[in-house]
Amino acid sequence: MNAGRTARDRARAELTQEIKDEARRQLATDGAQLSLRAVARSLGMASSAIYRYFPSRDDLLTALIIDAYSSLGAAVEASTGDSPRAQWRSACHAVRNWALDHRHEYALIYGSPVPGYRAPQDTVAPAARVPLVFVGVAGAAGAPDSDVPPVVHAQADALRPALPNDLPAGALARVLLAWTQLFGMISFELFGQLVGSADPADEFFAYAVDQMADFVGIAR
Amino acid sequence: MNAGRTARDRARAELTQEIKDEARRQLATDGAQLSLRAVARSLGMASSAIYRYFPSRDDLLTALIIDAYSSLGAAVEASTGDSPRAQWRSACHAVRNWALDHRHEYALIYGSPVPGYRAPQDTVAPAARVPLVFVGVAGAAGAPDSDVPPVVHAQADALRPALPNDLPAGALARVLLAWTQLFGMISFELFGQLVGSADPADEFFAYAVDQMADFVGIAR
DNA sequence: ACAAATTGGAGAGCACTGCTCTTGACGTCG
DNA sequence: CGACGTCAAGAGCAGTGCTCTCCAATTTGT
Repeated sequence: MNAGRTARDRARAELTQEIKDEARRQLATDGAQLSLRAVARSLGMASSAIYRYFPSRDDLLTALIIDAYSSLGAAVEASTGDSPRAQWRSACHAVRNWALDHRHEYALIYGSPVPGYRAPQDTVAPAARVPLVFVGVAGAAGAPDSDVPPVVHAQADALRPALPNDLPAGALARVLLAWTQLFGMISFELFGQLVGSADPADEFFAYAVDQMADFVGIAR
Repeated sequence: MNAGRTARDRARAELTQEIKDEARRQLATDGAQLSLRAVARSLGMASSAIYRYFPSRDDLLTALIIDAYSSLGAAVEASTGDSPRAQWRSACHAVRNWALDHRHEYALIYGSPVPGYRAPQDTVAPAARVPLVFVGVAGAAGAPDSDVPPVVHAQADALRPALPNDLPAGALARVLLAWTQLFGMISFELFGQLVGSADPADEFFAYAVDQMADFVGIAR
């Protein structure tokens, strides 16, 4: 990878990375609004120079989004457990911990799409990594089938070619449900919707994870 | 209410409303970024005049947020059904339909907090209306208790004084879970996270609503 | 009814934003 | 070595939130 041939290429790659790093840093401190000029200022360069590396602010955002998906995906894929049930728990907590450690990046990928919103195709593959882990765990656990409406069944069938296993439609639907549930809970916690109810949420989260494991049918 | 004594008072109330209406309109068309100047321009007044009515952009946003919570709360409270199960379904679909009809307002209240994020106390009461409806339905359905970890049990007990009934801790925890689930699914649908999987989501949503009703223990 | 006090609106201005264009310097390659 | 491609910088445009001052209108107190 470091065989970027010319010195110019290497410098370019490095600066691109530095811009992203600084942008991430500002995202973490100053919140959601990311200013190209502030990034440039902090890097000691003219604001116009940034545009040599990212054609627009949205492109920088998109790059950060893809990186965030990858980072989260890697964290979840790295989670392990002795049993399928333990794997399930581990993966769920990996998502939450990553979210708590990268609040603003989480908001970036799972929050409301801030700008004019366009989901470039480059984001869907990295975005799919996390749910695929859950599909994998459910498959390894032998999650059972269950009744689903015909339309949902058809959607599950259409989805199957992209999956790492042959999860039955009923199980797949429940995994997808659990995934939206997981996301909903983490978002509520991060965005402050459940202050005053289940707050702190650690225990409630663990409880919910177990409930979802039961719901999907991952043996205890 | 229209006894705003002086003509000035009435004019002020009207203009305040007009500003919010125009802001909502721009929110619906131009997306998330709301420009005070654009609102003023569209209303034919100087941008500085807006500040007589809302001290800052964030205050306008907050007003819109409160209105959105109220609008959603009213819509859900107005939903009806013959049986508890039908009420449950009706309430869930009321949330989704409102969200689909007011995408940007939904993003405003349930999306990532865009600015420096401050949740003024005025927002929590209207925000609680929707989950309270679900608690009410679960109570009317006689949702059964279930095992929950001690910490969660304690949180449920602490929450009970604010509730319209004496839902047991196990049922309350499951209702809260279903609420985060509902929110997660609607957000995924609106924010485009499940394009390519369960899309269109109508059937999947109905399926999920039923699953959650079973989970909470609302008789079929 | 008249003067005093309060209020709403307009305009200029500050500091900031994303983005474009031009200019000049540097590195790379034929 | 010369030509080309690349990069950084600066100025500038249009837009933003917000503040301040000034003036007209309305409400209020006497």
